Amino acid sequence: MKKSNNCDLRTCFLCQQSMAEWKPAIAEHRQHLSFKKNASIFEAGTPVTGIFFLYSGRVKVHKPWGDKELILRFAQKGDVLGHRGLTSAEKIYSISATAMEDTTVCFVPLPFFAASMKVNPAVSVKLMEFFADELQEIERKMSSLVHQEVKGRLADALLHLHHLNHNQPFNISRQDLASYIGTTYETVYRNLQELSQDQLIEVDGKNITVLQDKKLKNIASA
Amino acid sequence: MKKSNNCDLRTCFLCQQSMAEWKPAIAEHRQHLSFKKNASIFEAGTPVTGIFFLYSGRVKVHKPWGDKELILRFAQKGDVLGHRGLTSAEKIYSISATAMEDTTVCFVPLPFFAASMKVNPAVSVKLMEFFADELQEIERKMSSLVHQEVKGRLADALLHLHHLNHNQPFNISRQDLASYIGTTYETVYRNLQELSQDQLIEVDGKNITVLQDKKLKNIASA
DNA sequence: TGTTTTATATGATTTAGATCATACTTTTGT
DNA sequence: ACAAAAGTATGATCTAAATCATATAAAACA
Repeated sequence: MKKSNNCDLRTCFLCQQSMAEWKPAIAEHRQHLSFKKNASIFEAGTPVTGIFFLYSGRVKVHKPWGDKELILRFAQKGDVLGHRGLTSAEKIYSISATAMEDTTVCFVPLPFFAASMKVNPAVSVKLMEFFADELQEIERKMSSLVHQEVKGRLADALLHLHHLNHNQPFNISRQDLASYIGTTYETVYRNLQELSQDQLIEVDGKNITVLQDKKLKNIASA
Repeated sequence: MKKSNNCDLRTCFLCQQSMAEWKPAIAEHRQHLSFKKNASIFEAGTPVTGIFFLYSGRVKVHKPWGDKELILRFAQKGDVLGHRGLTSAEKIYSISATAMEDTTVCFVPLPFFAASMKVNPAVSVKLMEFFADELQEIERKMSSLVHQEVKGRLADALLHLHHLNHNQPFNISRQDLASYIGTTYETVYRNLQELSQDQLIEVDGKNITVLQDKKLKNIASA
């Protein structure tokens, strides 16, 4: 059992922003959960139960629309999930989170998290900062979605994933890529092929390596 | 001089969430500002100076992209502007705000607002709730932008403006409408014409009246 | 381990909506 | 009050990307 994959009461922002005296309470209330690949962590339309701190694995945060979906962001080690539901009046998730690979999380139930915010004002300040960052990022993404054509959006997405994975090759389905940039998988396939032919990336099955980030950046901001 | 258009120290969330003892300090630091139609309230890329509470007029919050722009939201009486810059590390606006008509605001400088948050934790909690709401709204909008075709997005936007204006006729340029739903003004024009021919709306110059919100809603979620 | 399901590859066809072009009309600045 | 600028109306043309169609490969499952 790898301890490093679990909550050490020091890593998550809840633990970091809480007073030392509150830690035992956290230890008592948090739960370790794990999810298999493709398992749903929470689903849009269902009641909010708490907040999740991601310890290992990758998760997509997405919004269903009929039989399609839009992936809003990819979360990984260190990220927070489900924090959005905590403040909304209705306490119903408006988005879904699904494990893209086997995933472990630390779960903190809603009532206890609410108490933590009351006791430790720094927690809500931190949460606010998360929101502000997410808002900024999503506004950027939305603007790109509207104004760039697919190739630019794809380049953008590839660079983003490249950074998320510390410039290492990464693994993603064309389907997810399509849902992330708001297009179809056929179009993703064609554009990936183009970029690959131009030697900007290397594609090997689901593994993608960014070869020339400079040139990709040019395409992304064209 | 109409007092009702100005800060009465009771309306804005800063005043509402601050302790009574803090009010004199607010009174001392806030400034009343007014902007003419089309005047810029703040601009993307410039340093954050403070937060604005809108007392009269209408404002568009938008993100420039080259020579195009995306309107993220419309703000009116009672709304907050520029709150996003307050928390970001760089303290640079990533979006712009422009008066769509003559507008009056109450302005609170950044340092004083920061102090207000420290003194009154409720202020930061409230700010967090704003962010969460905006995030939810923008995610909804983004999803609609990606998955709906123009007619649906337009119907959506018209309904939104209809509600913002308490079901009264409203006034908006095709250009702004286009920037709001991520299309061109020619396309807006054509679709407005269609909706108008089908008697779902009435268009008289820049004034638009929603006649059949039910049917519009059908189009918007088709 | 074979079978069903899900993802991928790739070409052909269609279409919504962008772009172009041009005339007209309303605002806005001086 | 008038010129310049910005917005609107409307048709013609073009194109990126969606959709359709079908074959294949990979993964899930039972």
